[in-house]
Amino acid sequence: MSGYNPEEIELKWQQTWDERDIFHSEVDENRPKFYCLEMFPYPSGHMHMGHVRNYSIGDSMARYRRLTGYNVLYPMGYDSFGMPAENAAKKIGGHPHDVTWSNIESIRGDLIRMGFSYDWRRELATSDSTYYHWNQWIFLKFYEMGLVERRTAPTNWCDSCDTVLANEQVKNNRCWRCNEEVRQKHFPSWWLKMTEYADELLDQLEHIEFPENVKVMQKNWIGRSHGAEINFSIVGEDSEISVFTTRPDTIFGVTFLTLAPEHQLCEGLVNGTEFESSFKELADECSKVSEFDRINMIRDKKGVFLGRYALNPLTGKEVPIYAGNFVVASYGTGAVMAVPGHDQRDHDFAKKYNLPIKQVLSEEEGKDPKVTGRAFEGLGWMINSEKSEFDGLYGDDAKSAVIDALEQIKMGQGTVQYRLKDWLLSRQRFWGTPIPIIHCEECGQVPVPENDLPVKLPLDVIFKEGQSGNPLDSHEEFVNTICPKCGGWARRETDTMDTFYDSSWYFLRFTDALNDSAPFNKLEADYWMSGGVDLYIGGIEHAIMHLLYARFFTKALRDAGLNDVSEPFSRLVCQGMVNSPTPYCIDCNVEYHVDLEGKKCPVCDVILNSRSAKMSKSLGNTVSPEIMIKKYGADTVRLFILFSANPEAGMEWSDSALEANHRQMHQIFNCLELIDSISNDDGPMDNWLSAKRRFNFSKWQNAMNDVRIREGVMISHFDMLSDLQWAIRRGGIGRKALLEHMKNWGEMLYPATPHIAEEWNLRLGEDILLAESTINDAVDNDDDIATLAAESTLRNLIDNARNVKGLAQRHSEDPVTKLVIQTSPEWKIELMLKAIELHSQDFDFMREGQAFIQSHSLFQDDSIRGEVMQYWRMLTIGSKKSRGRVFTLSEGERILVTSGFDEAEYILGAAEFISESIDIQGVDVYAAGNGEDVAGKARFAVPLQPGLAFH
RNA sequence: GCAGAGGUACCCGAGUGGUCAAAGGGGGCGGGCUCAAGUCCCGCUGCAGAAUGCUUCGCAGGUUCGAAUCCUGUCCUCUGCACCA
Repeated sequence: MSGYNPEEIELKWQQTWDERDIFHSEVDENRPKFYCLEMFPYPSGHMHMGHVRNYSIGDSMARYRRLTGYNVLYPMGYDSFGMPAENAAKKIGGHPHDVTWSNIESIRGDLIRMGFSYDWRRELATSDSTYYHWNQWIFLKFYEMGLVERRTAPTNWCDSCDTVLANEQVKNNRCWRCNEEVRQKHFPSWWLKMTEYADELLDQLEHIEFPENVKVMQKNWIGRSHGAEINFSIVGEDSEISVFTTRPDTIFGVTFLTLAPEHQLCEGLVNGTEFESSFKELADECSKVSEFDRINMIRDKKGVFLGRYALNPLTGKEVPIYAGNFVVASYGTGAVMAVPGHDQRDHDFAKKYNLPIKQVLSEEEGKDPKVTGRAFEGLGWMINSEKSEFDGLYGDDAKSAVIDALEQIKMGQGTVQYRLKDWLLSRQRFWGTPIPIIHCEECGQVPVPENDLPVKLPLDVIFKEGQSGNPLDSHEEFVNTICPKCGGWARRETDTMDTFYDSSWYFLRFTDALNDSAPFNKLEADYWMSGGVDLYIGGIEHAIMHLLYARFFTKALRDAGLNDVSEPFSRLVCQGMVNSPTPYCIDCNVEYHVDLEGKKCPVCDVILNSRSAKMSKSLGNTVSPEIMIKKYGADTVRLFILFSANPEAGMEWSDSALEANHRQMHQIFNCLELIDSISNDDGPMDNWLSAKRRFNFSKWQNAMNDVRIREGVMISHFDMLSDLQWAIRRGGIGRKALLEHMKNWGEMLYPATPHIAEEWNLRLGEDILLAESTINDAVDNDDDIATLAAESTLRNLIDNARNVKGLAQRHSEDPVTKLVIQTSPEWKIELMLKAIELHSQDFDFMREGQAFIQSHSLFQDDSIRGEVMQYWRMLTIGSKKSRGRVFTLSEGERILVTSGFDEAEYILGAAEFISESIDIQGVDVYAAGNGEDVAGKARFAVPLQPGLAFH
């Protein structure tokens, strides 16, 4: 038999699977479906370790589900629109289309080499017009539904990417992709009205299986806050100032109003007054700072009095109106009712400008508020209300009482405010889906007729280094067109769509990827998507952007009548990062490129330490999957990835661990040689091995069902091997038991390391592929528990004996050669049985145990009375640190004791093995009392824990 | 500042009231097989010790007969949100 040659068997089985179309899946109402999906890659060249991890998890689950009888949809595609390809094209003077396709070729090759079991017929690339055709079709659908809007508004502009960004794509005022600072720009742009789905997006979060942190992030992002809009009329004017607040319960504490300097009323209020110049100064200053900095950076709160007063609608009292630099125009109404007693910002402001501070909430019911010099921002009991009916109300009751009162006099109403904004869709770049709209001077915006779709990107565009702007703008053939309505000359829209649009529905397209007359067929989509994608695996970096857009899309498409599902993903698993050792300076808290490994910190000259950091090109701590596969084979890489950590946890790359896993693969493979060398006769360990196999199999299934892949792999790739080795060493097994073990084992090896498993299966003489097999759920035999318990008792005995032997040797002048094992005397077994019986009846040993034992017949025997008492305590009460033995018996141990297990005989049967294991010449076994009490160890002998003596 | 996830032996990592000195892996150490290398096998890896005792799961308290596990406080790490009214 030849040794383990991963490359040979991996390529062979990949070819076999492919030739037989095994992973093609079709709708089948008679089988439960399982839709397993991974976030598809942006094709930037070759596959990296993050991909390998993501897809190894997915593939093992897809294979596992097929094996357990599910109809599995497991597709793959490429998120292939986007700027990197466009930038690369500029660099080399090519076209992004060519750059993209050559990248797709290489990543596809890598995926195939890993043996991922995709239904390749469904492969798609979003930059292909057969895909973006339907982007455009859906856009027009949304347009019809009124979900699309073109409007001019402030947008986030990234200079380096030469385009606008959606709100979700700005992190800390920087572009999510290139980290360049963004600035505000006014632009006519296309928006998708995601806010119409804000409530549903938020409320449905409760019902889907997303990791808690993702839910929290989405919740924060949507940011629904309940509050009130309250109108303050301006003294001497007809107009009102409307403020938004989440704390209407503090209305009686309002001592001034603050407007954002951009607020439209400001100018009118100060115009031609003495306050005009100071206001202008503040407004100028604010206009120079971005909103982000306004919110984040300003520690110094500044304001100017606008010279006018407003009336508190509930008290009728006059409060001064200020403009303040810390109020932003884009949130709420751009105006704030200032309550310095209960808002720290207002408190600071009031102190600076000597404005009154009034406390209207008390921390404790019925008491006066504390004076602390700070604002009390928590919920409290209303006090000092100028209308006494409010005093004493708390929290939500207080808020709604105020809102009710305001609504009655029509000076305000309860409102809901969201942080979520509409989705800014248009991008001023080439490599994306053209927005299918035509601008006609006569007819305005005209949608491209459905029959004229797709609006294709021209291929005859030349990209050059240093070029800026969108080349579509100057592509005459593309731009110039005829208005579909009036037939006159018109211009095409040249903005393209945000690429997140593409990935917002690709999971639906996968259900019917070859459809050329619609985005997808409703029946197919509803079948595969019912209950959502069953397992969606990807990185946490998309927690807000992609996952929120996709959820919005699914709901909008549902309302367009395209599908019945509302939530795209039922269970989301965010795989952890792949880290690797990186030079690190503790003092400077900086990670350095691996070139500096073992060298000194360039800043502080201290020798660099090492710590683990996310694999990244800039640190140079990446590991190439290609090289690893070449060296060890795909199965080893998969095993390493899956065994290093459970999917959600971060994992550390380790060359030595990878090598160790490779050795493990060899060991597993070498077990095949046993088939030829093991005897046909039954072996003494046959029963135990079968019992252990069933036990493992059931644990493995539980782990895999719950995507605890690491635990599953530990059983399938480690425990199964060491159990087999134990059985052989311990006494041997027969061929029949071996083959049973191996067959089941092959099934368990399959999801994580499918190639070796198929080879295994073949060499076992099975004529059906594992890829085409299904397995039954694990079933335990009734006496398995006892079989396993007896053996583990023996294992404990040996471990114990080995330990004690060392100690004994130190106490002995001559080498110890003999082990005497005294098993429990009959009376201790009798007492344990009694204790077990009483325990099952909820007997109270603490209270009644003493009396019980004292009236027991054994207690009347003077010679053992002390020992009986002591043993009974140990059995039923235990020591300070451990509970009574009767409480800690495992199920198996309990069965052994109650079924009259003959311990001495069992140990005697293993005497030779014990001698060999601990390197001793002879073993005597007898029940305490039936022979010499060597070294007085009889008194330690209790059921399942015999006394051991060496001499 | 707020929110979420964490802190377990040399390292990674399981463990969520007693069967826990704490699975499994890596690394290290010892032994076996072998001419050798290892795609091999076995054992040890908190301290002391004839089976027990002691110390130990970030730190300090508390609840309990009993705490890695529950509670309170505290420190640190990571992630997200951030003067959001």
